[in-house]
Amino acid sequence: MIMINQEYILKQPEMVQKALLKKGVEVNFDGFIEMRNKRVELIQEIESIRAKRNQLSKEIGVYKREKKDTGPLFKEIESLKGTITDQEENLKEIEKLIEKFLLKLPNLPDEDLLAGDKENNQVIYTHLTKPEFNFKVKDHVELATNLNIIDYERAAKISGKGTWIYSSIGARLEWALINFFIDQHHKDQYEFMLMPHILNYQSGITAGQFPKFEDDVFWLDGDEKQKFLLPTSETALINIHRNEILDLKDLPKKYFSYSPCYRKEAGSYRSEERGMIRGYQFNKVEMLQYTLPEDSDKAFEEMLNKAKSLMNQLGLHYQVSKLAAGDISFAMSRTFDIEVYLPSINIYKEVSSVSNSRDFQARRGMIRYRKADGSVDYCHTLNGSGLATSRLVPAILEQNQQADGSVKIPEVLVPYMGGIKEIR
RNA sequence: GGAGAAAUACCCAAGCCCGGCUGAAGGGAUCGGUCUUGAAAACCGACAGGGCGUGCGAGCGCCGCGGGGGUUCGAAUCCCUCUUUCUCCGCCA
Repeated sequence: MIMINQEYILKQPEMVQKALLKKGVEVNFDGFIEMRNKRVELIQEIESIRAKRNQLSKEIGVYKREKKDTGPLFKEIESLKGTITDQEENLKEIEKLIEKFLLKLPNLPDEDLLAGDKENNQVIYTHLTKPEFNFKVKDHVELATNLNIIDYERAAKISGKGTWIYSSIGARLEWALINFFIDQHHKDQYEFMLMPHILNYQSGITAGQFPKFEDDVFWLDGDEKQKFLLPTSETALINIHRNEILDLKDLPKKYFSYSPCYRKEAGSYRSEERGMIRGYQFNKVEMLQYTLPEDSDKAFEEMLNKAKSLMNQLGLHYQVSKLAAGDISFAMSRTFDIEVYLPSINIYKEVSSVSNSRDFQARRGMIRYRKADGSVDYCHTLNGSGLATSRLVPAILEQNQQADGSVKIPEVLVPYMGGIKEIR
């Protein structure tokens, strides 16, 4: 299990260092290179001894069959025993260290990205203009509470902070969004997958969540980190083809899934994250593709356009941001966010992240494909929310609110709402 | 949750009791060929992958019979452990 291509580090360490610096990560490869060299040294020593031992063992077999004296052979083999076990221990130790180091290195950002964090994100597209209101706008918490469609208080009683109940029409609205998205993805020939919500540790490694973000998920099984609740269905979808070699003709694989997303999101509440903006559990429909390396840029555009199309159909004002290298998550090379406008706070909030991990996750999960010439190579993997429904409800409530506190349902959702056009 | 059984290559499946000539029989699928006007059938041939090390290279070496560990000069074969699957029982939407 490896992560960023070790070849890069060995052959162009400065390039890798520079790229990681754009993500704000400073690394020194001296120790790594030293370990790599030591590793090769040990392998060569161990393998030559093993070759000798294998050969002698084979001869013992032959001697026994021919009833010859095996004494001298045993004497010779005896001398090999001690050193080999010691060196095997050392090799195992060093390989563990190498892996530990590599697993903590984030993916390299694409070259065209700006360095730096959030402040360097660029808005590259805007859909519609800020909605104007000739009355004082209410925030989604007030709207939803007055309309009796979201119940925060009872959720706190039943579960705790950071949760809510979609009640009645609210549940219907949330579900309408999910169903609308599902139908749209079907139309585009994506395969619908309902994944387990309880995942094992390796799944988190492949996705790139672990080891770095182990504390951001909910663990089951008490103290030992064995099983966790998925923080997004990407984590499950990316593992479907772990340790597999896919047929060329099967690529690209296009999946989508719906799942609740469970996140610890350690940190304090800010006023802009009130209500359903950030909770321990939210709903999301997720798209995920496995592609040929040469096709991943095309797939990225496709998924971004799909996410935009969903937003367009909902008629919401939003923008698309090209994220700066430092704002991109650990496992990704490139991410564009779709951010929906929330009038109450005059802020754009992410409802979709479309990302290309290139071969980063594929390397962690040994997700490969067989080329026409019979050789194997790593796939590229991409994911994108399509979309995060729990953040769309606030946006719909706020952007579509009317003077009397009622809310218009986006037209495309009306059929999914049993004909309801307005919540009042 | 309890009791048993199993995991071998793309698929099926032998080998495991009795460790060494098993880098793993046999069949199917697949690919190439012969035959045929073409196809099918029949026949012939190929078909153990993947990782790692080394070499310009042909190649050579190491590890691979679910994962990990152990015993042994030597393990698919013996021991331990984990995972998964199946059967039966219990519980249950």
